[in-house]
Amino acid sequence: MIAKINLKEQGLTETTPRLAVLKAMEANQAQHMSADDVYRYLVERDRSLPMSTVYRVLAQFEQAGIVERHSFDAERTKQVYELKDSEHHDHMICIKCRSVHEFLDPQIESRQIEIAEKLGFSLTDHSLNLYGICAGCVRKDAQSEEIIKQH
Amino acid sequence: MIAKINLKEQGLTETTPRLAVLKAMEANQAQHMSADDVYRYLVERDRSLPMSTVYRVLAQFEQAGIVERHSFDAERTKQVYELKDSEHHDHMICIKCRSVHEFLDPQIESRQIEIAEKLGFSLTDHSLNLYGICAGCVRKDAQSEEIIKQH
DNA sequence: ATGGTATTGCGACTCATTCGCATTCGTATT
DNA sequence: AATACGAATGCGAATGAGTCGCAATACCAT
Repeated sequence: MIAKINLKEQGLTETTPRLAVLKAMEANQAQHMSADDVYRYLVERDRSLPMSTVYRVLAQFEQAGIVERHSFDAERTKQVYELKDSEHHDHMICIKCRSVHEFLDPQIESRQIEIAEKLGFSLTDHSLNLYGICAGCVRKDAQSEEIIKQH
Repeated sequence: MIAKINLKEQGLTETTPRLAVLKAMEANQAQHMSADDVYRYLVERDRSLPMSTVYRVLAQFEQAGIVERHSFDAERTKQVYELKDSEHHDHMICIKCRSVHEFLDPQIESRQIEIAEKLGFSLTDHSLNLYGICAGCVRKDAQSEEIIKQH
């Protein structure tokens, strides 16, 4: 669970569009939302904002440290946003169903720091994405093969 | 060094555009090239190809496993290509000078596999990018701070 | 309530990348 | 060497995510 976010505390004045986007993000904490997802979510609820404002507000949120921006899709490059919860994590993306699982591995985290140090890099950020087929889809795949065999 | 690539062996007929792009990539092995880099490289050498063909050929190469596509730039989303050498590696990108350093860490690699297994994922791919300031730029930064202090 | 600044709405724009389609090229076959 | 046919290319137009300029509007301190 994420602590209730207060825009003013983050240095942002409370405006209708910002509150609307924040609400959209809070209502979809489980998902990583694209600007378009936010847009459509708001349209459906008669809180419609122009796309440009959605983008702008998301950028403001990112600056303010309220959301984090990622780009999972290996092919087409689309940005998605998620509310920044306290702890950092990496992502594992199912290339079949597009689901995203989060994980954190202390060992990998510390190795990254070691590697950066060894190369004289001053690390500011990193992104680790694992792509594959999730347990659910693997099962489905196995089933369909089963069915094919039976025929 | 990368073994000489033979298009036919990769299942691609040898056409002028494909050979030109391949040559461009081979001449710039040290760098990760965008489609535009390839385009400009060829224009400069009177082997000019339309952008659409550059893109198409790079996509064909990717399919054939000749090149690998990445997207480093955290902000603007631009794709770059590199000839696929035998061993996989990850990337460390300097956010100041945009230089890219490659590295491989067996420990991280194996942890990734373990994590995937634990979560029931069938891993097909991964991308790990570290962002930071490279040794050279750190030095430069330190110097300019030095100068500011002196004034 | 008012004023001045920060923010928004709108539409036009950018820029990487893709697509459709007529033309041309590569190659296997005569 | 000429032919034939599918594969690949050149061209320009289209796409689509994301950005920008600017006039209109909304915040908020007074």
